[in-house]
Amino acid sequence: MSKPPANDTRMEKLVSLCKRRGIIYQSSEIYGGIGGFWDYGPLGAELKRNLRDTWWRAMTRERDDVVGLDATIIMHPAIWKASGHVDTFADMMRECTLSNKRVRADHVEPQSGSIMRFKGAKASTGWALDRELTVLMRQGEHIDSFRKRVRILVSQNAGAAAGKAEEIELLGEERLEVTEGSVDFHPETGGLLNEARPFNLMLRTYVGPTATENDIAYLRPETAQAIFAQFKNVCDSSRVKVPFGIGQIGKAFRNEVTPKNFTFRSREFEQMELEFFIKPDEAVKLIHGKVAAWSEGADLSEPQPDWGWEMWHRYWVAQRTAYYKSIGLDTDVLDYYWQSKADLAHYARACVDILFKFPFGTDELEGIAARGAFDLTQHQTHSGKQLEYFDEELKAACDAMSEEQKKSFIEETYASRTRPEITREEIEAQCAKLFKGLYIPHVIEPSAGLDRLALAILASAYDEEEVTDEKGKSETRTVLRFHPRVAPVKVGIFPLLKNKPELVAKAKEIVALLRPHMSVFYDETAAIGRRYRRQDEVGTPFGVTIDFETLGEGDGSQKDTVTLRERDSMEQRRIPIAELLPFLLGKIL
RNA sequence: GCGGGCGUAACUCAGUUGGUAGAGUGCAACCUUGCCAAGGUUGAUGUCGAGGGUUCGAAUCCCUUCGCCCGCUCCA
Repeated sequence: MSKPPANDTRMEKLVSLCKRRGIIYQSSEIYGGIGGFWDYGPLGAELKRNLRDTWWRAMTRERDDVVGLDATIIMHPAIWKASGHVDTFADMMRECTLSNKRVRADHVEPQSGSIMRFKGAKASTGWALDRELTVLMRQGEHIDSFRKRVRILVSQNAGAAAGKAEEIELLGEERLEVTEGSVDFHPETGGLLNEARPFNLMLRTYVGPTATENDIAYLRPETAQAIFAQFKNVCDSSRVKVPFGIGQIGKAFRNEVTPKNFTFRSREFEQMELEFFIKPDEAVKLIHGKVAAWSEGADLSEPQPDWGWEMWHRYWVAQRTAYYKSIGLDTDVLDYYWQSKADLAHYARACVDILFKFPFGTDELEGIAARGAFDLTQHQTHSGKQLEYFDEELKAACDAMSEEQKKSFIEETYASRTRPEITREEIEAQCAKLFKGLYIPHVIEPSAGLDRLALAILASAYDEEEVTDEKGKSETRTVLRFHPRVAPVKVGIFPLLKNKPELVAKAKEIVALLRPHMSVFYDETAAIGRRYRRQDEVGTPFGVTIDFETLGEGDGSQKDTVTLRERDSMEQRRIPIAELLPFLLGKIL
């Protein structure tokens, strides 16, 4: 009976609903808006807060091995040098005028060939390009295959409007000159490159009043680095023991080239990140003699002392999946993408993306990476501060080992090294540290986007249902089927009629009863049916109606009971006022 | 960043060759002993995305710009 709208209109309807009902607005709308920034309205703010709370509760409060952190958005710029963000994004980039592909200005190989120019292009579809194209025909390239290549590039860039590549006509071909060793053309496409300009996805600002080069600071592009930067302080001040985690929720900023898909890719967004620090596999091996190997069907319910990074990584994937289920996102709307070895950044051992089936496509909600010791090592090197962790358990285990055993451990470690370039000396130094109980913890990083989660919750909750009344008239009911735990408003309270003071007074009594425990919405306007539907549209899971029986009219048997109406089934039943609070708390906690 | 489409009330959208700004829904008020967008009466709401130009006159034509959507590109 439920018939969700087709995906292509679903997103538009959701965006309309979000604006109409005060869930999400465009930022700065009265000034024409600003691309890539979105505001949460009254109901959206509640929804987001609920989601934030579920994460914080599941990841920190309900665990004894994770603590929280709330760090600043602007940090010492050296942090971003250590993390690699400054170097990666401060490059001078040049863009190909033919394909719009971007290359690093200092990475263009010199090329030779003939410089060709076209006055423009047109297609049988009516599409036309009224812009000069300058392209390098490489030495030895046949003129016809060159033309074909240009047509394909033009068609790719034009998108659907230009139709098929073979139907594109290149206009006013001209051969200009022969060049040798030119660095002005894109190495793959041969298109002319525009002028080099800096390209950095980090948003910049200045700290201090002078605003000079020396005062440049960045708005953090991820929250994770603050956790690494404060790792030592947390260790020194909160009696944590590896394995343990530090969780943080906060804003991050990226100067995205193309913000799109509503709030999915925004320039300002909120992340919920956990850095979970574990013993390196070598330390686990020294303590327990072995590292538990992961296999299909392994028991991931309770962390075990002999887990290495792989078990921990799988464990967190399972934990996060359970979390999503607890707020109403089950496996039917989720998907997983395990990055292949080739996709992985050089420091990462494994990374899995948890994806959600958005109306615009299946896309990332959370990444869970096994990052090794990369980040802390970087910060140790750049800051010059020791970030090694002293593990008493490891020290005790090593102290009990004979010199022979230690020697053979070094041999084993060297033989099983993952990167061949590591020297025996490096391995020996590493092992010497381990024997003293010292190591840099490895990291499992579940990193989720709060705004993406809010969007996923909205998208999965959105439903349209055909309902037929007694007169046989059918109508569409729009309903957000939020899990009660995350719903912005938990219960609507309605006096059946507003012109009867006794009903209104009783309804307000119930509001006062419930309000300390949950968000309630009182509504006395319009017909009762309309009030129910209004609440359906914003996902309020329960409605309570106060009528004359509540006041003891009729035979008095229903005194102090109310009608409880359930959003999804639209079913109604009588419930004593005294049972209302326990019932609702049971649903929303 | 490039190409295409779009921008009119809170939402969805109409608006003819340039001639006083429209509908539906929603919203607000009142009536109703009654429970699934019920019925009735009444009412409010527009920088026609913004700026400039052409014109006696612009939502409509032209230029610029901002925003949204799609494709390409990018995505630590």
